[in-house]
Amino acid sequence: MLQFDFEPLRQLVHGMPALARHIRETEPRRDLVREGESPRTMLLILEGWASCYKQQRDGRRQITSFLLPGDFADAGLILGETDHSIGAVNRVRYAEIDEEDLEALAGDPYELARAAWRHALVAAAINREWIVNIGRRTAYQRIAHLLCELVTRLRAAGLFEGGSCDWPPTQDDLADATGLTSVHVNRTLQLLRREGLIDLQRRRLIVPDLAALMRVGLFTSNYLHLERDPL
Amino acid sequence: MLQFDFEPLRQLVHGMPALARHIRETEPRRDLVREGESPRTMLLILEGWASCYKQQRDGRRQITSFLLPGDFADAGLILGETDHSIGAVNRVRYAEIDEEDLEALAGDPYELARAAWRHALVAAAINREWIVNIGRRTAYQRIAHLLCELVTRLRAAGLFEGGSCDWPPTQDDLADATGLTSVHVNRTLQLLRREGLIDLQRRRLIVPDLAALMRVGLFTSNYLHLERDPL
DNA sequence: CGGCAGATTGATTGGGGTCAAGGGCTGTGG
DNA sequence: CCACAGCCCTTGACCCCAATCAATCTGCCG
Repeated sequence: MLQFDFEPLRQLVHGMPALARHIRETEPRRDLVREGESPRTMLLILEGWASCYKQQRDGRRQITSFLLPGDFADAGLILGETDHSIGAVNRVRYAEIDEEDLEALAGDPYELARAAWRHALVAAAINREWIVNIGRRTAYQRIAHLLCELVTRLRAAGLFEGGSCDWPPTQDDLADATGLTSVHVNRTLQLLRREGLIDLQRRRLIVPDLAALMRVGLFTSNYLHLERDPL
Repeated sequence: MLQFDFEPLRQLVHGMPALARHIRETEPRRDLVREGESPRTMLLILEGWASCYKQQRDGRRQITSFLLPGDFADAGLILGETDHSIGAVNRVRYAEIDEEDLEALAGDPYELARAAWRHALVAAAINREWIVNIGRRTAYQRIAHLLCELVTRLRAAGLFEGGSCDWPPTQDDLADATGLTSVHVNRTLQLLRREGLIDLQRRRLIVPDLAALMRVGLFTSNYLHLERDPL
């Protein structure tokens, strides 16, 4: 999210020595931020996928969003203590940027607040769509919808080309993102394969007919609030 | 949400003739905003409950959040075209405030952006908790959790006192908010009654032991990011 | 006294969960 | 270059929570 508002910033990160100091890298499955911490920073994902998730006392995990390359994530910058964790799906390279640097990047405090306001609204819009997805759609639609969202966002970031993209998440990840079990995700993916809607193997996803997948998942991209509709 | 940042604003609304012009009132079940519109305003709920919801082509409705008296809601102010509707649960009195007036209320554009940034982050945090609620909890826990959230927010607004509050939503509303059917909501509420956790009748909710209900719903208030924990 | 929205109940069904046992890559170390 | 380990995917059998369908009941209002 915020790929567009922050696009110029992302370019800057690489060229700014002050920021380069805060670039980190984590192994797959490691946490970037843990619930209850207060990093007072924002994270910018440079490479790899991460997920925002909550884990309950009973162990059940729910992913609330995925972070893709180019995405920003608020790690308690304004609210302090985070109410969720951020975990690496695969190997992740990211920048940890404090408010001062964000202001410098955005131009001034007002521009930062303004961009961050917009960013937070888009994140909330995506959350809303997930609530609908989990609350009111069948497993088949749910997974199709999730794939559509991720593919659409990847494409906007230039990471889905020629109908295919890297696909780091495991079936367990997809289960935790859709409120299903991994067993059922497995069966549902097979169904999507059988219907010719996806080809998914070896951490690589191919979508021969995205429009068809969108129809199945009742997907429309309006809630992503992309500047230019990538269609 | 944002009851606290905007608390001084709310006071002002009543005393400001410029804003008083934009105070509206709707019948129960009527929409304040419909998906696809772009009101370029924020709504401040003064009386009654509203709900943000999405309706799919197949008719299935999902509520993504409730708006209680004192709550602000963004109606496309920044993002333009809204991706959801806002409907009145019961009779609602609200103010429709444009950006200029918001800036005047907040002090200046920077303060507004800053407050709105925080507001949007809290709204997103609540959405995340709903994703967990719907995705990973049983009907019994789910409804208990929803009741806890609403009671906690009502209490923060001074609308839950002596262990009880007005309760406008129907069982259909609760079903659409929890991803269940109204039949199952009905049965689950009866179970909660039988366990002595709630007393709910005639649009009035009594919670004899909120701590117990919170335990059942795996509820913690951290995600609401209330300034002072109302406990 | 209707009429209607919302709540309640019962009977039945089904989508997805649970449990448990394999199967297949892939990286690693001998 | 093979063997093993670990992670992930796959499959089968069975179960159960919640959906569905269909009345019926209740309170409220004109």
